[in-house]
Amino acid sequence: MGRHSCCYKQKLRKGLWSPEEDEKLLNYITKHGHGCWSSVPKLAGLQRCGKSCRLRWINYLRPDLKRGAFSQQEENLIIELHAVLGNRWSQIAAQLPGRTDNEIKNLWNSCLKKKLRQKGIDPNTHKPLCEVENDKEKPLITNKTNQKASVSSNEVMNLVIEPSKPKPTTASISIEGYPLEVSTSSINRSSDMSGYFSFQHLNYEPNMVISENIPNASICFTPTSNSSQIMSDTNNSGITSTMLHSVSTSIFQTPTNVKPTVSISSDGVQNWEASNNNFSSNINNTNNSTLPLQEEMKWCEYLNTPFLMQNQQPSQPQSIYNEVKPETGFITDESCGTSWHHQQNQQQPQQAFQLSDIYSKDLLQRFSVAFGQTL
DNA sequence: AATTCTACCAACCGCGGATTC
DNA sequence: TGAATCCGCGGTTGGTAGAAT
Repeated sequence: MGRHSCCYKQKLRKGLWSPEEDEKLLNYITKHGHGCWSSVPKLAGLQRCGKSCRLRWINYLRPDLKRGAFSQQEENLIIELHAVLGNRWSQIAAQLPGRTDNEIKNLWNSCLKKKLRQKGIDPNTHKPLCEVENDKEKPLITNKTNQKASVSSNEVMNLVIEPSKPKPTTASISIEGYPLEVSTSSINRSSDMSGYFSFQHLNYEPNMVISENIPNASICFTPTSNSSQIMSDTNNSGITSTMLHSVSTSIFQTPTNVKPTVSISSDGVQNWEASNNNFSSNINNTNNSTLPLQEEMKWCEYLNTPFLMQNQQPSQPQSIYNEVKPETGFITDESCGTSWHHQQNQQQPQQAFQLSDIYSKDLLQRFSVAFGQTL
């Protein structure tokens, strides 16, 4: 692999940029565009390497940059995205217009990590700190985002097969007694898609319909009110925009006689369960077989969901992480114990859901389960 | 007032994928 | 086909300002 020849040239300036240098670079790129970065410094009359010019432009001179402090909403979004994407700063930055990856990275390292620790949350795993120590034996299927909130929190939860554990041949997902058995053959997908499947539990009515034979849409729970609706996958995201729109007003409703409990089993062994204000992992799998690490999802598709749409502003900014109760270690939100916040379209008594992120009022409840490529 | 500590942030460095020759 | 180059990314470093001692 070649190296930047400019990196080794002598007599090139390094360090902080002077206003004169900024002006030269800004003028040049404004007039001519950057083109090939390696030729920019020469053409702009700068004693810098192209790499340095590019960095200066991207992180400082670009006209579309948003200056100033991060808002609370931006910070919340970064935390949420980091829980899903990890240190993929460029992908995180792509969801925050006007912010650079470098800026976000600096904010994370200097500020957000500390804030999370103060709230009792491990910034690396996004788990409560008290659980991290006890997490020696990981479950076969884990919540990718480690958001151990209630099942009805509207966070995107990505459940992934632990690479170090044996892959299951079957998986079962049940929502309060409505099981969905999924064999690996039915969820096997093209190799580039890593074989994940996803489902939405939009409400928990008895005649919930499960649609399986949808090209590229995997397995979806559809709301009773639209039970005959068959979704097509127009953008390979697994969910159509039409679908998202049509259910957006009813996703927070559930009959009082249905408890929002989701459990996931593989090969007949329940290993993940989440209910109203609780979460438990029942797996005790000590098999030493290994699986290669896989890409759990196509992130570009994942990021197409409304979860990250910039125009979905929460009505009231609040922390996406609720306080951790020291005695339990679970993330809880006592404000949602018995009453339902969403007043529109409320036609019957509602089972309370836990709201634990700022997007709760706007988002579908979406879960996805990721399986290895080699299913 | 001087020194040390801390937080913040701009910039550098090295790696690796993609592209070009 | 393989080397050279471009480009972008994430980790790290170093400078600076303000707070604390």
